[in-house]
Order: sequence, then structure tokens, then C-alpha cells
Amino acid sequence: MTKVTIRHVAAAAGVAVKTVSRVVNGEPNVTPDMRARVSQAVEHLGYVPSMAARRMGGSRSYLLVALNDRNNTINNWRSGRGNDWLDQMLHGAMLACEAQGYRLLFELVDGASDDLDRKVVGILSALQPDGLILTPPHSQNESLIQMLVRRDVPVVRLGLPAHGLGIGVYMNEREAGAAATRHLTALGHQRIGFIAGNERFAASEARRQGYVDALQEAGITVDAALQAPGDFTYESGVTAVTRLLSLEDRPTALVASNDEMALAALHCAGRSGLSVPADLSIVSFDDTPGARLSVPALTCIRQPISEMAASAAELLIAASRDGQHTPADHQLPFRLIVRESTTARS
Amino acid sequence: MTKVTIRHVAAAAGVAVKTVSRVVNGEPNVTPDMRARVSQAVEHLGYVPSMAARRMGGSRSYLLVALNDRNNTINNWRSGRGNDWLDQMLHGAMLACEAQGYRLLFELVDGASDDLDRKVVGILSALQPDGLILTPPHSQNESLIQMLVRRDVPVVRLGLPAHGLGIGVYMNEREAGAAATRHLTALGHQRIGFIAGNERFAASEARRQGYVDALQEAGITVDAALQAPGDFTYESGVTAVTRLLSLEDRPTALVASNDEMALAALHCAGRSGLSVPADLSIVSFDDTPGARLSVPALTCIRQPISEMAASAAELLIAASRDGQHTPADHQLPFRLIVRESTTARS
DNA sequence: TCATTGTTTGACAACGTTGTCAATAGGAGG
DNA sequence: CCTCCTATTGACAACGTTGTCAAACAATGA
Repeated sequence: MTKVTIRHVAAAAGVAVKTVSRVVNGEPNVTPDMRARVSQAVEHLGYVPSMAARRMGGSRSYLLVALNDRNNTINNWRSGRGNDWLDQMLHGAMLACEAQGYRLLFELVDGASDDLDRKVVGILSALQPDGLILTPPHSQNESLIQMLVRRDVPVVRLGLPAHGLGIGVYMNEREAGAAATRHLTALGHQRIGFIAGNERFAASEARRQGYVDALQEAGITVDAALQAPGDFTYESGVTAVTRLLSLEDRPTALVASNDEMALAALHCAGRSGLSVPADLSIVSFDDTPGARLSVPALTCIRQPISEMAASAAELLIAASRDGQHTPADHQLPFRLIVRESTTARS
Repeated sequence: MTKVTIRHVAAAAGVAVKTVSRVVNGEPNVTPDMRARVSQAVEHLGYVPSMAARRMGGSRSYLLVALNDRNNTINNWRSGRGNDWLDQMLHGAMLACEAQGYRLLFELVDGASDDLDRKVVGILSALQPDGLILTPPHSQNESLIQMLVRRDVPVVRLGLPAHGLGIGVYMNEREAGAAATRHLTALGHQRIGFIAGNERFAASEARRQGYVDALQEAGITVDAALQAPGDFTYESGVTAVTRLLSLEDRPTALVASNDEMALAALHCAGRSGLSVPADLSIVSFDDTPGARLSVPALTCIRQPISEMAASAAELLIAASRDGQHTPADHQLPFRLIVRESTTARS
């Protein structure tokens, strides 16, 4: 009924506490007999080691921390964007952690704050995690990451290559931008508009470059007037689309840097009497629920967020176990999901 | 540069470690001079107490755990529902925790699993949290909660009254169902359909009862044929709506138990040549991003999820601080948000 | 002045685990 | 049979904090 500690197990099995520790942690040099005997006692008493004590006694904390940008999440939530990131991170990374007896703790910190480093150090001191997962835009903060690497904290940077500083887990945003655009050129579109994402995120510019790449590949002149700025919000999408659709030679297709702005495009098109995809094809990024449930459902690029998060967790656990600290890059594949919002140019 | 412990602070300030502890924890019986001197040393060295050590030495862990249903989140995510719960919980509860120096850890456990109790006990042993937040459907699991109360773990049940077992933080689902329906009767609707939610959630039945209440208040005969089953998924919404719209005397308005099913209704209506809200008014529950961004935007009931989560965290922290264990109920107000999907009966 | 009370500070054990190192047992090789 | 090596087990300190209790000191009242 009351708390059961390693000592209780040791007493029950008639062995030393250290032996129980060995069995519980799967350490070598334990006879099968002994292992069985201790395991049985563990099972019988329902013993589960205390994370806190483990952290105190040993060198590992069995804890990973995911650092999210507070403004990013809150603002996007307020602005109406279902935050798929959080959801998918949770599932991807948490399942990976669970499989190895680790826990994942989310922390929200303001990336714009000037005492960011101080706050992160505070988190490190308080939690002493075995690794840190940085989500955009934190993953782009070189000075923050330098600080972490100096302190020997294993770090995964989600969403972009690490270039030797920490571990990068990402998809090829530029190639994705190109793939989205190629899908449209292949359908015969020549006038293709682009709605950019928030410049705070490196992916935004990469996607735009991919868009340019694909146009050039297809021998289409790149027209600056067809590129409108945006910041991932619905409102910015409305502004951008309004501008693009009012061009004399208006685009027959659009690449939107996220679903929310694509939905804005969808609605604006409708109001302008244009039907999607007959008069205007739309490709977007993210594959959030809203994109799947809209009418027509959006053709889009799916980010492997949950897979990236899972990889991140696994890499950190491996890194902390081996005491390694090798920088590395892991690129995961994205997917173009063709739905109803794109069709051949009429 | 390296780890700074309470001992370093004590040495720097020239006092005993216990005194530093007192200052850091804001305990009484410390002279202002002493407090200032120690505070300065803390500030200067950037000392932050280790959670693990606090848990070991003291009686509090400064940790709350939020128990979410794995199937709920995963399935809903797969089925396309943006999981607003997670997002809002995170913001609501986490900010509340942060303000008091607490941390919040999310755990996903399968509510249907038969060794649920075992797993939860495992979480308790490993983490030794100061309190537990249960989200639906866990918050309905009486036997689980009895077990927790027996073990003296402060528990908040999110989404429904506690009835003396633990602390309940919720909104009045029945009244919300009635409010949604009343909005329609006030607009002159007489034939009002209802799409139920997953029976696994107590809120589903409560909302249906509220719907019935409002009809009776308005003197409208309750017609069982107008009530269709659903399970919160888009597909179930399609099935339900198809059935309701094929009735001879088809409804002029619909109450959907969540946004996703309401979106299904929206699309089915469009396909049947009905325009919303002119031919069919729709009210839904949840106020997820998808509902705000749809065309027309959905009139819906907003659950104060983030506020409920914040209350939950505050109540647990207070409970663990005072060592109290008083059962209590806290009802928070919901809101009917009128948008474009409802209008007077033509 | 002295006893009494309360306030401030400190010494030290305890929490539950793992790391280190020593002790013991069992086998291989001569 | 003895020595040496390895595999197995155990004893014990250490981790960083708080709870407990005692000591020192100041203030109060007779």
C-alpha cells in the first residue's frame, strides 16, 4: 500500500540493493537465477524506481525536455491555427521515450525574451534533463545552441540541419517547396503565385527558394509580383491572396506556405467568384486537420513532424546513454498529398 | 560554469545551507538583512534548486501530472480532429504551474487498458507528483479515482462534477446543450436535429439532455427520429447528417456535439444543395480553429478548457501545499459564440 | 537581575538510487 | 593441487535538498 523502495525489493528477494538495481536496469553480470528471483520480487511488490532518486544517485535523469516557443504556440492558437506541432510532437516523441523508460517534459519559453539563455539554464539546473529538443524557432538560435553544446547537453534541433552544432532532424524544405511547385507546373500551370511564411522561421525562405527552383527548372520566368509576403496567419493570407488575385494577369495556381493561409486563399477565391480547383489550384504545407476537412480538401505537403520528434527522442536517448556528443544530421522524407484543390490548367 | 548547488550559495553568503533553503522557499523567520544577502548570492551564482533533490529531501515534488487518454488523442488526431484539448491544457495549466514554480508533465495512458491502475501506480511511484489532473474519459473512471484518493493523491477531474470524490472542474454540459438549442428555438426553428457524441464521454449524454430540455421548454415535441448517434468523427457526422436530411420532414436546424461533425454537416448540406444558414442552421461544440475558419464560420459553444486547466493546476498546488484533501466542485462558464452558421427560420 | 519566551540560525540525518570498489566464488591452466 | 582470472555479489559513500531539533541570541516581564 505504502511506498515500495528498492530496499523492500532487496529484502523480499534476500539480496543486496545493488543487485536489484542491476536487474532493474538490465546490467550484465547477473545469473539467470538471480535475475528471475529479483524480477519476481519486483513484479510482486510492484516496484518502480523513483526518477528523482535515480537522478540523485546516478548520472542519468531519464528525462528529456522539449523547448517550445511560447509566442509561437499561443499566437498561432489565438490566430486560429490548430497547433499540429504540439500534438504530433507529443505522440511522436512521447511514445519513443516511453519505449525506453524515459519521460518527456514540455517547456514553453519566449524566444524573443532577452534573458532566454538565463531561463534555459534555469530549466537545465532544475530538471537536469538528459537531452533537449528544440523546436523552431529555437532550433535556429545559434547562440543558444552554442551555450548548450558548451555545457555538454545533448541537443536536437528540429526542423533544420545542424551544420555541426548539435543534431539536426529535419525535412528538406527547399525540395518540398520545389515539389509543391513542380506538381503545379506538371499540371500545366505557368502563372503560379507564392504566399510566403513568417520570416522568423528559416523554413519560410527555404520553401520560397524551392518554388523559384521549380519555376526555373520548368523554364518559367520568375515574377516578383507573384510572390506575396505572409506570416502564417489567416489574415496575412487574405492580404496576400487579395493582392495576387487583383493582378492583371492573375495566377492560375498558388503555393501557400501553410494550411491556414491556403484556407484564406480558398475563401477569397470563392468570394471573387473563382472556383477551386477549376479556376485556381492551391497547394499548401502542413497537412493539418483543417486542410483535410476543408472543401475542397487541400493538396499539400506533409511534414513528418511526429516522425521527426520520435527520431529526436531516440537520438538523444542514445547520445546520453553512450555519452557521445557527435554532431549529426538526419533528413526525413516529406510527402506530397494530392487531394482536390489542384487540377490541370484549363 | 559547472553545476551550482545550495552549498555553493551558502559558502558564498557565509551562511548555513538551511538558511539558503529558507530564503529560496520564502520561509518565515529570516531577517531582512540575511534575506538580502542570500538573495544576492543566489542571483549572482544563478542558483536554481534541483527538482530531484527537492523531491528527495522534502515532502513536495513541485510536479503535477496530466493524464490523457492515449486513444482519445491519437484516434482523434488520425481522424482529423485538431486536438484543441492538448493545446489549451498546455497553455492553461502550464502557465498556472510556472507562476508557482511547478512543472507539468503530460502522460498518455490507454483508458481501455485493463491494467490501467497498475500503469497509473507506476507513474505515481516513478514521478511522485504533488497532484494529478485527469482529462475525459479518465475523469469519469470512478474506480481509478477511488484508488488515487485512497493513496492520498490530490486529484482534479476535468470535465465533470466530482460528487465528493476528488475535485471537479467543469462546465455545465447540459445547460450548454440547452443554450445551443435555445439559440435555435429563439430563431424560430421547430424541427431541430441533434447529432450525439461518443457515448464513452459523459458530456455527450449531458448535451443531449440539454437539447431535450430546451425543446420541452419551447413546447416542441421531442422526436427521436431527429436524434442521430455519432462518435465525434467526421465520418460519423456524415452518416448522421445523411440520415437526418433524408427525413421526410427534414430539420431546418442542427445541433452537432462537436465541430468536426458540424463540418461534416456543412459539407453534406452543400452537396444536397442546401445552403447554410439559409436552408439549414448549424450550432456546434468546441470552438476549434477549424470551426472559426470554415465558411460560413460556425456558431458554437466554447468550452473554457484553458481556464479549467489553469484552475485545476492552481487547486492542486494549493491542495498539496496545505496538505488538504477536501473534495470540491468548481463550475466554469461556457460561452455561446454566434457566427454565421445560424439564422432565423425562413 | 533572572527566568521566560520567542526569534533567528545552524548541525545533521534522511530521502532512494547508482557508482565505486572490495570480497567472494567458480573455472581454467599449469 | 595451486594460482590466476573472471564472473558475480555486496558494502558503502555520494548526490542536493528539506525536516527536525538544538543552540544562540534578543526581548519581555517579574
